[in-house]
Amino acid sequence: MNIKSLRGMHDILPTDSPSWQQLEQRLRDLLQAYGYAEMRTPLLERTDLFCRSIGDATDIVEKEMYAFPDRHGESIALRPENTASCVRAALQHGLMRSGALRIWYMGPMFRYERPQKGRYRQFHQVGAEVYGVAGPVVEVELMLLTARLWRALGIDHAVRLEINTLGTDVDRAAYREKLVAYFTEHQDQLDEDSQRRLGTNPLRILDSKNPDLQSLIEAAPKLRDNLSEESAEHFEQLQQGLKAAKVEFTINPRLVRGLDYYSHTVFEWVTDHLGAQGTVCAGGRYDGLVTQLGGPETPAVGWAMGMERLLVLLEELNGSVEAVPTHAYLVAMGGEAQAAALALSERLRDAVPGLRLVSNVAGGNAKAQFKRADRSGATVALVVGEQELSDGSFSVKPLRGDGEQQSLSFAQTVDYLIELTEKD
RNA sequence: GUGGGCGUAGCUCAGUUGGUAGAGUCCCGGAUUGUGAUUCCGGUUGUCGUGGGUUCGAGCCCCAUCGUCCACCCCA
Repeated sequence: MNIKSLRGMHDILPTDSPSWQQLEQRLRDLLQAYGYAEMRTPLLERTDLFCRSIGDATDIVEKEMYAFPDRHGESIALRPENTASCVRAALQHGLMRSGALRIWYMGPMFRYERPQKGRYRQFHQVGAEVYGVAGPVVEVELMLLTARLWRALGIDHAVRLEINTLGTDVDRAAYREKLVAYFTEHQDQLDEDSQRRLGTNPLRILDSKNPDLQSLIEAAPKLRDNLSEESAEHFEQLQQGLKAAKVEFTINPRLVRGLDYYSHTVFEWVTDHLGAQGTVCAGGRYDGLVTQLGGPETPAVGWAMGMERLLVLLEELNGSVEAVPTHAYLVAMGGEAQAAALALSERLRDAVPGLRLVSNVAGGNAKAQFKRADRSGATVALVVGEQELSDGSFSVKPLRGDGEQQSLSFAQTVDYLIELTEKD
């Protein structure tokens, strides 16, 4: 085998897909239940879309984007996230002209990073966004939705909600200046990473994991003390809303999101089960993004979830998901029966809605065919041979548990299979 | 981009101070010509990640490289 998949890009194999499909189905059902509609945008966009939205100076744009010139020399990029594309699409098609817009998306994203567990170069995110609604109520709704998801998945005991506020752009700019002044004054105590952040994203210094910096960070000016009245009020109302909705949360003053477009509320659902990749879901308000992309003043808020991280967590806590079992496997003995097998299978599928029936197509003797029937996970084997063909019957053999093989007419077999499929 | 662990059969892994590669599982066939999962018998598993070096001789030692995992960075 010479050709292998690219670094950090993984195949989702048949044995993996049941977990994915189950998670995807639950997400679709849940988002639909809250009135969110699916948006599917192209994987490729103009590179400029991401530079203008995520921020030129962020690592995502600077070092992690799959960007390259197309055949006409225009710079295009594989999407590193989906929020910018959704805003672009909503603007392009005039979707923001009709009040509140609730949308969700799900699909692959691409970032050229060093792979780790729960972090891949092609990875999958699901996200929800609401455009046109200011105020904290819709933020509470988005968090309630995710809280319901954790319960539906049975992992609510393993994740916790952290919230913070970044204030308005003006608040943040003023605070940023104070912070830069403070850390510049103590520059000699900063490590190399934080020295660099001082120029690029000083708020991130607050999030540093370096233990030597903790006391310095502890004593730094707090954003909470630098909020405008409006921002403080917004954050207060959010907390009241969460309490009223009985959503548990903690305030994490160090929680600052890496993307430039956030303002006011930011939040993360974190877990202790994924090592360094502890953030399973993260989001916040980004009221400035729509205008930044050339649209009218429009409030916006949303979250994104890493599907691979969620699946690792689910696997660890709940075990793996088994494939949906096949109901029946058709065993065809002899050339004549083999020739008739597909037509018989079609008649059964016509007569039994929802029937999962696997036909033996690879020939083989009885031993081999029954072995395949067993491996397929089928509940019963339907046997067709010379005898059955001549009188239009099936020999029906249960493969799980007790039960004798019996000879049934076509109509009886249909009834038998209907009963079997209705047990799902 | 930085630092570290690990790469042997499809999968899980063993392989002694350097002497030319094994087990379990899986798959295929038979015992049982129309009956699986159990049992017994037989059979195929391979660029020892890749390339170079040292050596009479390298899965084992050295160098490089790729992949993977962990941490940093960043983020979902």
